[in-house]
Amino acid sequence: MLTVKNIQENRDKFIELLAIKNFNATDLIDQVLSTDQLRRDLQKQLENDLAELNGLSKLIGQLYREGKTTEANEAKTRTGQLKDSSKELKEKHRKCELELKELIIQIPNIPHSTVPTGKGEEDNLEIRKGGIFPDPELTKKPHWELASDYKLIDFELGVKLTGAGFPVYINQGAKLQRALINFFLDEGNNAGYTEILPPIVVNEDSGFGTGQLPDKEGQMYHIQDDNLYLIPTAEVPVTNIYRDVILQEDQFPIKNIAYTPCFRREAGSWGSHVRGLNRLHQFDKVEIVQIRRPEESYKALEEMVAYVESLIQKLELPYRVLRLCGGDLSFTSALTFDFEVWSAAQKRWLEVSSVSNFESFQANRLKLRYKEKGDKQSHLAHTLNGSALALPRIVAALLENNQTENGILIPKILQAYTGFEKISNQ
RNA sequence: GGAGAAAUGCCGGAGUGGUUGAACGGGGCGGUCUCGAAAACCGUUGUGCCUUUCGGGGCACCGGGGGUUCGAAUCCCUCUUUCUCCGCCA
Repeated sequence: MLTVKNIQENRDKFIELLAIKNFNATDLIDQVLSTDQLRRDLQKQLENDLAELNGLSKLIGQLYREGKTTEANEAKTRTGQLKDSSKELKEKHRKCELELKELIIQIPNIPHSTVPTGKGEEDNLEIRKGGIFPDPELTKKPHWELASDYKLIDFELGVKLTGAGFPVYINQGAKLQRALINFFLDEGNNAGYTEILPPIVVNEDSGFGTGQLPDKEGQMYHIQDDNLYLIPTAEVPVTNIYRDVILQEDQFPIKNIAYTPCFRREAGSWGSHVRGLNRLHQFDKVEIVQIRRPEESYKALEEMVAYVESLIQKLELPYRVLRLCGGDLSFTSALTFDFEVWSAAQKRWLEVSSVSNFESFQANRLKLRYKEKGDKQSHLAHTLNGSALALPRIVAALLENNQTENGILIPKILQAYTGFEKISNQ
């Protein structure tokens, strides 16, 4: 969601940039501008009425005190008229504001000028590749077979307890989850992120603030009785900490890290690509969130990309970094880098992290602002976030890429966390 | 879950129908004094929107929403949250 002022000042530029997202914004933007003009006209009329009404009310009070009842009552006939007209104007104004808001929230975030054009994921730009790719002859079993061979994950048991997409992790499989979570959190702490353990159920305002609502309504689990949502990512509660907040300059930079389970309905997904750990309804993820001054946000994005890359390198996984094209960029993002790890047995890339700068898009919905010292006016801050990292596909790649004849090797850095160097059937 | 009390500015806390956007105290900021600091004293200190001849002018906001009234922080309804007591409980 953008501010009208921004849209007004940058109409042509925004239309041009939104075309990168394959979004034709001309009509919508012109509607926004005309609706805003109407809104301002209505507000002018309304405030004139209210100003007169306020003045008369003061006068009436004075007249009563002076005992001039007749004059007071005369004035009341005028206030009666004003009340009627202002009531009508207020209603029109309210409707107009609502309409304006509904128009504005249909406009996706303006993409950054470096976003490549493209239709879908096939047009994403690979900017880097790293790590050592395993010998395909030695890494043939997909992770769901390994998970079953070594009794790490029971997918059928999850179906019994809940349904498809809710796996049960067992023994070394469970320990591996816990090890990864702790590893990711420790790394984040070392990199200056403050650890947060937020609620995993949020209200409607929070869903709106980060842009999941109303756009992705159907992707979240909704608890009808209490009108609450299961979070699809820690981004939602952690970013909403700063909803309706005016930050002081000495609070920057804000860097938070949080582990949470994540819940996604993934309505409409099916097929072999979602097998095993590839796509789940419940999964674990560690998320990093930053809140920055606008002039620093792209530097922060770079820093976050480097940080996520370092995690994957420490896990010794082959990976690549993509700059998402306009067609694959989310509604809310201005610039996103995706990280994918190579899944040896499936012979495909698996997305394990998405690092984005939302610029002021979320901040505008959240009313997240900051004030410089001696500054009279507040400004919208920039929000960024990234997975660091999502567990299931990391586990899939670890299992597949590190399989040997007599067990699955645990990367060195993780051994201190797991307490074992190898997964095997003792 | 039951009974009662409360929600005011950065914080504490007044204010029960008419110059109250809000007393008073604290904190912050600026200044005087000082070599410097403290103390003291003086000044200043919310957000959003509309408008402007850029000096200003106007509107809204005292937990949220609605109502009564010429006029509401103040009265009424409703929701939410917090506190106290009782019950239950990881």
